[in-house]
Amino acid sequence: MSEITAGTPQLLRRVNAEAILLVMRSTTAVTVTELIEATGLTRATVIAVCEDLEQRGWVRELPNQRDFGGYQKGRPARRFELNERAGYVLGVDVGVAKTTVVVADLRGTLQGRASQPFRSAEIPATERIEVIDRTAIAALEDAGASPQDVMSVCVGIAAPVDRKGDVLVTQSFWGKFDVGLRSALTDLHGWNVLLENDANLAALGERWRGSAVGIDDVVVILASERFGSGVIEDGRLLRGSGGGFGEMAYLDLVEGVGDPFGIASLARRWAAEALASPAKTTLRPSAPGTEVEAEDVFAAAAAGDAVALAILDRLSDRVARVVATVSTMVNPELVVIGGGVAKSAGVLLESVAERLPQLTATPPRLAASPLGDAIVTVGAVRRALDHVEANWLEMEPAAAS
Amino acid sequence: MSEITAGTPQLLRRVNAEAILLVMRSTTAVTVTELIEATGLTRATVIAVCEDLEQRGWVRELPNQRDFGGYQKGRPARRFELNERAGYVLGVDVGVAKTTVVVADLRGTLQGRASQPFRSAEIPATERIEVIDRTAIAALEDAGASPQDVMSVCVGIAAPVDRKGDVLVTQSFWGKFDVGLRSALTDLHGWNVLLENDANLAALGERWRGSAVGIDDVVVILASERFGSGVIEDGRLLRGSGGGFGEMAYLDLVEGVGDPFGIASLARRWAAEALASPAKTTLRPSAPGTEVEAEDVFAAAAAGDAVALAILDRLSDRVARVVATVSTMVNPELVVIGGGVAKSAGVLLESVAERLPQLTATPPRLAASPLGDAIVTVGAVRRALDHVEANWLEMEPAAAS
DNA sequence: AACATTTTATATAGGTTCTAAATTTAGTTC
DNA sequence: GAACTAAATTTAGAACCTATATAAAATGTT
Repeated sequence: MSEITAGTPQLLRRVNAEAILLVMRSTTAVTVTELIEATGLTRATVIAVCEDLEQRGWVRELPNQRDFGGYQKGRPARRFELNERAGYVLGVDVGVAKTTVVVADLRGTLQGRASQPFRSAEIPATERIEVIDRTAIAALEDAGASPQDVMSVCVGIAAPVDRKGDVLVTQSFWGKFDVGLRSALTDLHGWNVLLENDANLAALGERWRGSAVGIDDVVVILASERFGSGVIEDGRLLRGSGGGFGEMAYLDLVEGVGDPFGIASLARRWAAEALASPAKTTLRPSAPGTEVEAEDVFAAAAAGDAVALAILDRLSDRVARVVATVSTMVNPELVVIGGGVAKSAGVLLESVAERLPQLTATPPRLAASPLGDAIVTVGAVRRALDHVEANWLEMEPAAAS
Repeated sequence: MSEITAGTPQLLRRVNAEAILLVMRSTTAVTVTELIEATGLTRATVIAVCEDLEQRGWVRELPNQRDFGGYQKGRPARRFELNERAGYVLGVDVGVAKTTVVVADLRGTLQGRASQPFRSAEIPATERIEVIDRTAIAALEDAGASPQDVMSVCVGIAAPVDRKGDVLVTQSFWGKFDVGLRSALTDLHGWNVLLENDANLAALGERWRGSAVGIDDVVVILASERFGSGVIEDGRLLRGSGGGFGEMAYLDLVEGVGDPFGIASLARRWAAEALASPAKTTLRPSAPGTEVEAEDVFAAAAAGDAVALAILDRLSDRVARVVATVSTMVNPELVVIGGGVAKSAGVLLESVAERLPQLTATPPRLAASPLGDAIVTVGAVRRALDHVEANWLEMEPAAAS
């Protein structure tokens, strides 16, 4: 059936080392005494583990400085700290038009970033891979890190990805492309590459550094051009058998299967329809020659424009039905709306929240994502860090610079 | 943040004992050599653990019998076996009209059962609890077990239950009743009582002994009088923040919020409507004076009756939309239809399966539950056993009889 | 400057648990 | 009874932990 894990004495050291790394991950310098309190281990054990980890490169000892904030009595404590430069992770966002790569250290602090557009949406896979690779190298240079220092890479794409990292939709162009990307990056640099759905990464990102910190049951909906969601239940990301958990393309509430139908798309379309026939409205594109965007609609609605308010009403209804469907089935504590429109969608969310109690027995709290465009890369970094932290002791830290 | 678990040397023994119990749980008598292969431990260790477990009462050693199937060379092996009578678990199904209690040993083998009707649907909570308690005692007598031998009790009810075992819907009569039941059974017999949603238990049951064995991503829909589902993802039961994961009462596809609307209810209603106006049909109640039931509709449809076929068509459409919605969002490998109608619903399922590809990008396999009315109690037994197995070494085995 | 106080570090002894290798045991086979 | 074989037992050794005693490094006091 499942794996049986038997324990040798070395397992103990492993467990304890991981416990100590876990504490260090979320604090700055800690004294041995603090570690004793946090883990329940003996002083002798803690010191042994710390020195072990120091020798391996994961941890460094600080010189005794007791001159922070008042004096203390007694023998000065030894202080240890996670060596956040023991390795780096890459978070990659592959969009249709461009790709963004960020570099973070083991604390998740951003160390570098780079972004490059694709020449067009239909370039061949090899070129696309090449652009991504160049962007990654540029981001590493920006961070002052070298490719050997990369311990894990997570790539977010707009397609379902199953637990093994394979892409579900084989008929789409993603199928070939992504397998190619994974093996290309592995072959070129020896990197460990994790492929993930973008909405799933958005969920991880929100729970790490967004509006869902500390919340174990949350749904994050990427709502700009199309609706896609990432679901976290009891702190775990859900994927489903083929990576399709949280998809909503075929839901009954959708008109025109497969069409783009997110908030931004709908606002654009409905605004164009409204302006096609003459009407008394202040609604117009923010820049001449462009289309009316969702932000323009929100702004006009806030100013009391009737046409904009009507569009806002339709949007609220649509979004409320999406949120209600997912809330009924998934019963999250919080639903976060993410994607490009999120920053200006405050008015929309209020109106959506009002409608929810009629549409579901379990209305969740609602929030807009504060992460903006970085939502996918932040989640990708978190996912890559998760992988490193799950395999701390199997990995080799980078050579000290 | 989360719990830090540090390891003392005793942890090892614990881990290894659990590994060995896990092997024994799913086999009959095993030799030490087999355990060595299964766990990777040394002979000395395995023997030490087995003797430890034997002394605690979890395991018994068998007399050397090598006369099963041909002879073997060498010194006869010692053989150990899980003591399945080290304790019992209770699986309880509390319905509106009656309650059923089954008793199982630690292997999950049924040892006894009892069922009793409630006097009416609106009896006071205390009477309801009393009936359940009497049924439990009767089931234990049937099994030849005593209340002290019960290691865990799981109770299935038709209401959402959160992870702590609290009931979500406080306004319904369940709220007061269930808290009462838990504490009553604990106070009376010292039992550990786990409350669970019935559809969730159905999911556990199907994955254990139904049509979802070995499948890690499955949705089980209880579909008779109303739709409710239990969702298992990557082998874990999902609950959501308030226990409402898998609810579908408010989904758009429902007419008449809160009304009963499962397959049985709909078939009954639509058949009555069809018979109200004169029509050429063979459809009639199987017993005089009763209503036309879903089984009658299925039977008439199989015989080619046009009215029945029309009802079947409407039912298929309804069920297909329910299955499609859940499949789009949850992407299971398999969807199981359970509840009273399941056994006769073969025709229905075929017709539903045909419609799915148009309604979702990720159509799952479909199956009917083979568990019949036992679906909830089977799941309840599984849930209770899970609890025992998760806490094996903290519990005291029952005194040998 | 000597000494107490406080906190931490180190050393030593003791216990649990595992592995590994040598030895013994309990059967079958001839 | 001797040879054979697979398993059990014994013995030595190692990793890891705890607990306790002792030493060290600072501050403060007399």
